[in-house]
Amino acid sequence: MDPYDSKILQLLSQNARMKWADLAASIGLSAPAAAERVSRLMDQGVIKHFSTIVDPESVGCDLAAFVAVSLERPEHRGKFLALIEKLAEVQECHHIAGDDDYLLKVRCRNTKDLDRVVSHEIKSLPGIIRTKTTIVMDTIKESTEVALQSHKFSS
Amino acid sequence: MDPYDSKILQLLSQNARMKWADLAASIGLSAPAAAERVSRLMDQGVIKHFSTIVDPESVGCDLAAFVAVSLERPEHRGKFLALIEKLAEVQECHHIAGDDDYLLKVRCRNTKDLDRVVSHEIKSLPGIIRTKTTIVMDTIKESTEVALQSHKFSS
DNA sequence: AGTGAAATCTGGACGTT
DNA sequence: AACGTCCAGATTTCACT
Repeated sequence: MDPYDSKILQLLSQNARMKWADLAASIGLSAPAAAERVSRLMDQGVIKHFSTIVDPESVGCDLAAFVAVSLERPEHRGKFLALIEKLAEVQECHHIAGDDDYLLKVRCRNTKDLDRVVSHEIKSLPGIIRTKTTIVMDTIKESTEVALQSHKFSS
Repeated sequence: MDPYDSKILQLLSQNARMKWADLAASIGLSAPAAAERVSRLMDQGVIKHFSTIVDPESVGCDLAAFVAVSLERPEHRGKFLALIEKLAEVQECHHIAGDDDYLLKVRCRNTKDLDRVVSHEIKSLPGIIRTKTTIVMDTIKESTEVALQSHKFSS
């Protein structure tokens, strides 16, 4: 990957509202050149969007949990995925290899709220064989940054 | 929570580079008032930072995995957490309840790269009893947005 | 705490190297 | 492909409500 683009992604990951002039100065380019690279990265889909990272506990989301879900048959997938997409408490959903089918990351107010999401919302669907919930006691690291390699890859 | 702040967090989560004027117009406030609320939310720590969400596959991070880690004794924690903090491939580290101690979310280039991170970097530490790696085959949802409740919470 | 206007600064367009 | 200039528009400050 272009070293300029790599640096741009790194700096913008840390501060998405950085001024083009500051970004440009940090990488040794002029502001228009830096801005053009950013819009190109957006067009290419390398930059998905700019987001604001909110402290969950400051807004009453005190509980995090991982929920492994096993589905009975593929025909139940559609409804399941539609529900997952709808639920704001489900931050992530990954299709995984191994004993279970999906691994969800859930953030909600408290254990009662988690019970509502898991037992009432998710388990109410047909085809859910089982769920295994793992409570997060403390989050030590939570980054949105992607490890950028110095070596080449497809551009 | 203040309904203005709630709306601000929601809108900025979707687009952190939104102009204050546009943000203000969307919530029915003037630009200076909106900007002041944002800086107050930053001072309070409600907004942790503004981040750019990069498509992992576009930058050669094709593999995601969850790694559960069991530590032998508390005295090995310090070195383990220092390593976790250092490794860019480890995006998240949660202290969890249950059979294992920590759950890591890892993003890296390929299975060989995952082997380097898990087998060489992490397992080389003293006190690691075992690791259980779960490969992610597909990521269906991955959001940084926090579910904001309409009801009150501490401010 | 929010508004509106003024001064300042930023960002996108264009022409040049 | 990057730079520098120019102008429209956004941000910030300030006085006022």
